[in-house]
Amino acid sequence: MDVAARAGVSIASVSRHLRGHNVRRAEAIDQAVAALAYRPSIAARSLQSGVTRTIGVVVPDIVNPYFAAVVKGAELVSRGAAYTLVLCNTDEDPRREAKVLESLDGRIDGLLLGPVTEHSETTEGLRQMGIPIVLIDRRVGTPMGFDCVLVDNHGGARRAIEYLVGLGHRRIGLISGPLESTPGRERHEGAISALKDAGIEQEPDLIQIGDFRTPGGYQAALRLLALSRPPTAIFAANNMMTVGALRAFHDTRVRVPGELSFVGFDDLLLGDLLEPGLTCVDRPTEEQGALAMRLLLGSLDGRPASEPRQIIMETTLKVRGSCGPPRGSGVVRFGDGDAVALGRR
Amino acid sequence: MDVAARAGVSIASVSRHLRGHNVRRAEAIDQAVAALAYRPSIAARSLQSGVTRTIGVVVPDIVNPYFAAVVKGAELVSRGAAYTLVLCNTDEDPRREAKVLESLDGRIDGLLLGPVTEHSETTEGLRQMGIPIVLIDRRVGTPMGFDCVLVDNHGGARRAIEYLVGLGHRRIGLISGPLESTPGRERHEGAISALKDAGIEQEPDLIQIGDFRTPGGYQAALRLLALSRPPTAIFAANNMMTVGALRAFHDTRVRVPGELSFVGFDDLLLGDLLEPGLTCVDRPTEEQGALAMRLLLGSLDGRPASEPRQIIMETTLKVRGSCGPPRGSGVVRFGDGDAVALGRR
DNA sequence: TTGAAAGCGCTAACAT
DNA sequence: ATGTTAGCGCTTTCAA
Repeated sequence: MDVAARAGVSIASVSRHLRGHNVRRAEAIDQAVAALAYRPSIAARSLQSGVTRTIGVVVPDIVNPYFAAVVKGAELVSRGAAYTLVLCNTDEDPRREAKVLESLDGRIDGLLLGPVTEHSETTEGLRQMGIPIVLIDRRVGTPMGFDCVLVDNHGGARRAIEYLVGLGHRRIGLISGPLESTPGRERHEGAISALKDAGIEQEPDLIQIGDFRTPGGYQAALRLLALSRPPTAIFAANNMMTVGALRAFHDTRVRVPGELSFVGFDDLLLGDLLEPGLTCVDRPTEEQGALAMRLLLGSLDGRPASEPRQIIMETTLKVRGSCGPPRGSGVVRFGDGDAVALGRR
Repeated sequence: MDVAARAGVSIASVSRHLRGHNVRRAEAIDQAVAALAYRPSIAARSLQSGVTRTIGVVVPDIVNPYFAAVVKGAELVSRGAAYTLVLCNTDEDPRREAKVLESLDGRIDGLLLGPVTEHSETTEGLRQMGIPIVLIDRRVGTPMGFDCVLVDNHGGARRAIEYLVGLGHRRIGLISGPLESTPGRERHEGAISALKDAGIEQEPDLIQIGDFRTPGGYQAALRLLALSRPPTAIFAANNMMTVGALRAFHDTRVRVPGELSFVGFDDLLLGDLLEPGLTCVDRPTEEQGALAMRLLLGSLDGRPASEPRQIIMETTLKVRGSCGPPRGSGVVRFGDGDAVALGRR
């Protein structure tokens, strides 16, 4: 270590000074450090200490504004703590996820993960990493296996369906996400159970399983619209599929909410500026990421929690203009929000 | 190294086998590796080799869909190469940027950077990192200092203004970005020069400098609309400020394009679904990230290029419905796109 | 091909 | 408070 020589001390003293211990020739060391633009080697430090002061953040889709917001929230919280964040994208692909996690193994001290599926294959791998892990948005493995921050998917989807039913809809098309994923499954189940409670027997044709991506949502919406008896309302289980569905409505010139009502899960950046405004199930985003990071930092710097914590955040139904009574229901809309029943003819 | 003992060979042989050299007891080693779930230590390897096989990706705003797309493009390209990506966010804040770069120093072999400002203070710091660097979207330091991937900001802004002028606008409000940033400055200059070429002397009131963020765009639009003689058209220099401006139009109930025409720089996820559709200067996004990453990987794995390369990608004006002739210009719109001159009264 | 051994840069225990 | 030294886990000479 050249710095030591230049400051006229041993390398141990330099190390000590840099770590904050009291040292006699502190100034000389500082000078030498400055003169030589010395930077401690992360690798050597990490090899010696066994820690990396790095946190992995792995999400299924970085272009999805929801995950972008989650990442931002997490990042904001991590600012204070002296950790570097490593962000990775799995593209909603389980194999990608496996690869990414493998490449991260050994590089990170903690992991914030939005798992692609609930399949438990990964679970063992996750445990083997031997580091604190907080799951975001999606569970994995057995219930309560890891800390996780979720939202009330079931309740959110239920509320959306109940709202549509309340408006008079009976034929409600579902654009669900992959049933192997937590939000896909829970939102689907929430919707189905709300339908059942309303005494509606859901036709299989009205159920479309998408992939949480925009093209999938587009195709699913098209299939729904092409039915011999198309739905009077559609619920899409996430934001990207909502974009696809809206685009399908646009391309097929379906009037919303005149001919078709629509509710999405997750708000969009311009959801309020669309005409009509997007009615959707809204949920905290940055807050979810922030909370997850706080949990992780807790297990990282303090002692790990005795048992996995599970946090479920609430959703709210944000009513804007994309829903109305079903066409031909004998209920007609006047103006922008008032619905007046005229009675059946 | 336990693996060596279990396979009955020396640690050197294990290392050799893992690195692909020919070894006699290869199978035994493989077995031992599998049995012990052995993973080479990144830190030790990095300490020994001096490389990290990690690439830093630093962007000013990860929630900005433009940068999200750039990151995605870069990530896609990096898949094949055995590099881990470290993504960091600087929040359009020069101090944050300095911190982030410092924390990355020593951890990465290459850097993809979207600089916050053009100030050259950072330039020296960047050089001192001693690693290949590719700049995205923004320059820094002296021209041609680093490899960079840009778009034709000047030309894009110019085309937007020319389009508005062609429609008959003379009072065009500008919502520009920070003039210290490359896109902020270049787009501003492009707009101003187009105005000048059209023989329009731009009033200072009609120039609002924003910060590339949504709230800034909102405020700027409000100020423009509050002018005693408000503009008949507005050009916003990026996507986030466009969102803010659109929201301002919505809140103040300004009819677009009836009372006000609007062009943005950068498309938005729902730009085509807005009513009217967003007319904007569009540019490649994922491609920019992909190209930048290819450049970086080139200097990383191959020999670095002899001199900095500068790639400037083209923009296109995407005409949708948010522009029309100025109100009171004696030009009236019929239907959805036809403009018919009636002559002045 | 193989094993022994040096050393990457740092920290921590030990001795002073 | 300070210097000496061992060793973190790996790769890579150097001999054999």
